[in-house]
Amino acid sequence: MNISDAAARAGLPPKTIRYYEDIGLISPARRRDNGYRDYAARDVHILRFLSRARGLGFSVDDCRALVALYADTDRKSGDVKDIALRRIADIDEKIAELRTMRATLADLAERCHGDDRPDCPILDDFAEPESRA
Amino acid sequence: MNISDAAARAGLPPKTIRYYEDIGLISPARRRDNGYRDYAARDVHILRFLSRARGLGFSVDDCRALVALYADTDRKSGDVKDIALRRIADIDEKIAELRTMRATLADLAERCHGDDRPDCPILDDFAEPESRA
DNA sequence: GCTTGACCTTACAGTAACTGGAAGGATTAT
DNA sequence: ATAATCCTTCCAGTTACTGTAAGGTCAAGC
Repeated sequence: MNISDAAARAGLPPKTIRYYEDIGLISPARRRDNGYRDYAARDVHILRFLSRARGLGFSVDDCRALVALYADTDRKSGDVKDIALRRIADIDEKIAELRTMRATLADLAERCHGDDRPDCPILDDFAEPESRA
Repeated sequence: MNISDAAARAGLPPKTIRYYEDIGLISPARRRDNGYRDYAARDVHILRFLSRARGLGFSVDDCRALVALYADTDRKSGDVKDIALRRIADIDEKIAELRTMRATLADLAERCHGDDRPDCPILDDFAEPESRA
């Protein structure tokens, strides 16, 4: 099957598939006589795997490791779990950071009239941040 | 004052200050006879402003607008508030996305033994995602 | 006066993970 | 036959820096 069929089935743009091939995340596709890439069901399967993992926010490097573990029938599930737990920790960190930003901004926005007058607690804060957690 | 003093006071790396100058986010610094950039208190003030705004996650383009509004004594505080509210909406979207990922991963991780055996619900899910919210 | 180390300068490359676009060949539909 | 749609490769652009190299400047110590 052509790349755009594979792409549609995997839920990835064709460009992304070529990119994954370029960086060695997937092995080079078989080629037809006309030079077109040709994908089989198992290729699409791996692409879906990658689409899912990337969709859960794993880095391409994590995906490399995950694909390798997927292919290794002697893997230890602990190795997979470690990667997942690290990802969860990353997410928690990011959420905490975003929540802090949000709280600060919500506070400032609430104190800003938001009308045609120039006085603005938001800009005042940016200019001289008052100590705030 | 030299760039690294200004950087220390603004809470930004010197490289970032030069970069901001390169992209026109700040106006080119005055130069001393030896070619070194020379910063005054008001320059540091703007740099601190930018450091704060970037720390709250505003894009460099938003910062451009915010600095312009800061400089414009005829600004409407509503324009500032609009930018802040858009940023809050972005944050909310991102948090929601991260929470969805986290829930999925936490569920999978919990169901994974995480030992030396190869069977792993995480990889199983990546291979054939079961429908899940 | 000289050296050493810490600063400063510019310019270019690299990061993450794609995405867009150009130039050109292949296939399919009309 | 031709037009539309696919495919190919390659290069550039995105965000916001960060690293590194090559070289000039300055302040301190001997």
